[in-house]
Amino acid sequence: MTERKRQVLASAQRIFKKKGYASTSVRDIAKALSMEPASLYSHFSSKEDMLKLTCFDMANKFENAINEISSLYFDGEQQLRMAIKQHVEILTFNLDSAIIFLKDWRNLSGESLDIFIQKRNSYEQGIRKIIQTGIDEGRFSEIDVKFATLTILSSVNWIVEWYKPEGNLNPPQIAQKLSDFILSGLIKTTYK
Amino acid sequence: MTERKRQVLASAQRIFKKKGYASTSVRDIAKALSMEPASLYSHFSSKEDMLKLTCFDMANKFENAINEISSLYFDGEQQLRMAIKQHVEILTFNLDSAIIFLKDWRNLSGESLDIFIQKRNSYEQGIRKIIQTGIDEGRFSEIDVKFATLTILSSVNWIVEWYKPEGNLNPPQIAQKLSDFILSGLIKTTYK
DNA sequence: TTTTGCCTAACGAACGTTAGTTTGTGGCGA
DNA sequence: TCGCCACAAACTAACGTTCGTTAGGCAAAA
Repeated sequence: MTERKRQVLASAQRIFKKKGYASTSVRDIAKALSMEPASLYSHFSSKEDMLKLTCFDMANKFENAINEISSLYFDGEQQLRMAIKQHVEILTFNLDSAIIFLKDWRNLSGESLDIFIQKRNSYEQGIRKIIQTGIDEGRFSEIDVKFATLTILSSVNWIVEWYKPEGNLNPPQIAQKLSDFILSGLIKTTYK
Repeated sequence: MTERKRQVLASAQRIFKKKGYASTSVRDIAKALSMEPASLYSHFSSKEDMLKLTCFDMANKFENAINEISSLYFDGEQQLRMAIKQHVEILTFNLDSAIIFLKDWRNLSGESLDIFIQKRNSYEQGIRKIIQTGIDEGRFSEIDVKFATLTILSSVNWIVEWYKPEGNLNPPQIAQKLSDFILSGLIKTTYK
């Protein structure tokens, strides 16, 4: 990917983020770059190509993160804390892409859509496994693993709706707060 | 609103839910009803009119719910449990509309968009007030109220992504689980 | 007879995309 | 150093399609 292509893609992503993929026209994208619509096709084969690159780039980042965590840590609680930390970092460091990844993936078509869903499921499976580890270790209470996974992912993913880089919480702080909040709902206390 | 209009709207909502508002054409909607596209305009003044009705109908449901809760209960914990319960119920009983309400409101334009955002903020403010009540009563720990509100709303709203009416959790059970999960992160235990 | 609900036909605008061409730039042999 | 080429990146022009919407009419119900 050439530097220019990266620039163009970044500009497109900024607009997708603001208006949504489906409501963004190639003319919108071109205008923001002071280009002609046709010129975009020197870099991309289609509008969907931009979406595809964005979604799969993000999916790969998440995939790598969870694979690394499973291989580096063994303790369920530590794994979950790290997973949340990484997840928050990926979202906040790639905010435009993250929003597209979370909201516009439905606009993928055909095979791309299938593969994407598969990757998403596989990541979810990774989180589930971590929680199961915590339960097996006797650290987490015996909750519904699927339910917990979805609740956790939801609270984490939602940060893209309100996170502002110039805000008063930086990504590690967000990860810390979220981890504390989530883990207090999972950890078995001997007092209960 | 006539019965027929309600039918047509429900059909439109089912398609908006599946493909997203922006990616749905009036021809898609008409086809699902075995009508001609133009016939839709006997009931609605525009495509956006359907979106507007959907979003504001949901917004009003939430508004009514939170107003009722604030007037009926005084205890913060009870208020929060009721708010979550009502919220889950509104989402699950109006699943098509709920998804549109949560994901497609950006496609509103002009004044409608402004009013909608205002209503959303007002609801969020209501939840914040409940949490503040819990803190003032000494029941909730002294967390970041704004942060907690967003985290709570996110976990609750995300259920539209996975809830299936035929699934093995019914809405009250979901509300119960979510409340337990969330409150365990909020409640001050004397043991901590 | 008025109203409701749908129809046919068509409008102009916006859509994603293609074909073919021009422009600028960096490398390389003469 | 000059002239030539290769290439990337942009252009102009336009294609066919789909979009939301309107005008006007027709049939059945009230």
